[in-house]
Amino acid sequence: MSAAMTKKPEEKHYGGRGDPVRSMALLWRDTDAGRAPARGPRPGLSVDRIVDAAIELADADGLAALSMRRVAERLGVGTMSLYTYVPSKAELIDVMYDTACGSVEGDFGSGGWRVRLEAIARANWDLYRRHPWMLQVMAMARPPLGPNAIAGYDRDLRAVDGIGLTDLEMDSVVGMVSVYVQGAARTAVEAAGSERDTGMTDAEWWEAYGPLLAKVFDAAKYPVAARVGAVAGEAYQAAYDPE
Amino acid sequence: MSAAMTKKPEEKHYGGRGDPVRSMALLWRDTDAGRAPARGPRPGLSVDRIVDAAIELADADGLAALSMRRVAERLGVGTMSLYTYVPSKAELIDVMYDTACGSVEGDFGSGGWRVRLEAIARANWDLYRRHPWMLQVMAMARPPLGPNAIAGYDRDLRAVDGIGLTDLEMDSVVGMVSVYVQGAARTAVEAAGSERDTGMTDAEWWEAYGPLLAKVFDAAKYPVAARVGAVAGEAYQAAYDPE
DNA sequence: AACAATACCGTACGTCGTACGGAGAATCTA
DNA sequence: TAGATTCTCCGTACGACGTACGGTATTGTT
Repeated sequence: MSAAMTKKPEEKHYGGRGDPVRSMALLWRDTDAGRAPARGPRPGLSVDRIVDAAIELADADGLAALSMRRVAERLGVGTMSLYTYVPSKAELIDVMYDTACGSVEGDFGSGGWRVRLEAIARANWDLYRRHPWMLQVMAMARPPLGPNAIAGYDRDLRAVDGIGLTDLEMDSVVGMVSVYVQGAARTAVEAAGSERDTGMTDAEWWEAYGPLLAKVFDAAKYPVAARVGAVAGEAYQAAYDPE
Repeated sequence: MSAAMTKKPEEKHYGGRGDPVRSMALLWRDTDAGRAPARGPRPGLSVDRIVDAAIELADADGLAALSMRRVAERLGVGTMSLYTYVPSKAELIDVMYDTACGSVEGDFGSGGWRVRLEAIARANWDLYRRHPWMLQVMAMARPPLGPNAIAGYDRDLRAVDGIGLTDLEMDSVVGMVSVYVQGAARTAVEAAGSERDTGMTDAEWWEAYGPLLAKVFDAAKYPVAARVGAVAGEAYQAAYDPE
């Protein structure tokens, strides 16, 4: 009861989005600091180094395992030193997201209509495979409008530019592809995650729980589910393919 | 270093999925307990009461704000009492998920092909609106196969049964709709969440950040994004509609 | 009356994000 | 050169979290 809580309760998101104002400042490296050329000791750290370390950690162990302490440890600094560069974990995650967006390379401007869309889809797919934790960050509405996210948006739009779509339609179609790929990526990433966590392949899993399920599951009550589920389960031994 | 860690490190999911075996047991209320009619004191709690309380909390404040302590408090019991009925928070969430699935009612068997699919979509949409936290629970691959989830799967399948699709196609089309609706719901839920958190409508938000963005954003560098973004931003003052 | 099984839960441990304030380094001013 | 100023770095501490452990109270069986 000293002197915090000056702001609002500020219900925290599970997905971990930061305060828009502070995130924007960080994303565009708008740490004014323009004046006062530099008085104190030289910084030994930087936002980029922190973000890179955090991304490595999240890539390897998932967002759940990302903690300020672990990031600091990896950088060989005290935990609280991070807060000199980053206002909080939530904003750090926003910057991580934008930075990861920047790792997409190439252009999708050539080829036919269909080919371009597929190129977009595949690029996003690869992005999510490389950084599965991005799927945990809720970033569809009011995305963190960092430089890389905008560059990506522009890249995607250019791919469908000059096809004869209105601006609004262009936005829609890019959004559609994005949503769809995200769904597919989510399934795949979850499957991979389950496999890592349980140490069982999908096939082994269904094999193990088929009997257990049969014990409690009244096939007569849900004939359609039983029939289709069996067929689908059998068919999905094969790897999942986007599209 | 006493005597835990007998299992494996068991990397925890952000989305909070539980141990399949224990989740299954809970979902089907397979707490054998069949023998030993009842020796101790009468249970004053039940899995259902716990799950209901947890769902209410998650509905109101989101998954991030769901804690065992708060659930217990709401039920007027000690925190650790919950663990008599539920092995851990992760499994509790699995059961919450299945229970929420059970709140969908109605059948989609009438009307044309198109109408049925839309009914499915709209039902899922409503479900996510009522329980936004479900989007946080990763449940696409290896879903928690509880009674309600299976019933829902069966209901959806029946809606597309007898249209002339193979079993595999039926599974695919149901999955497609599901993924798509989830994407749409995610966007809408995030938007609503942002609005609640920041106290700004989407329109206000764009209005506030347009200038700030203009300061750092070089429109010349991304002409397409600038143009389309402006148009799309303007158009989206209207409410979002699924489909 | 003695015993066994069960529900309840207080305490404690290790984790987390981060507020606070102090130590020391680099630069600017006098 | 001396002092003031403005930084970086970070040790400590607080209140949350999930949950392991073991104790106590309550019920049934014998």
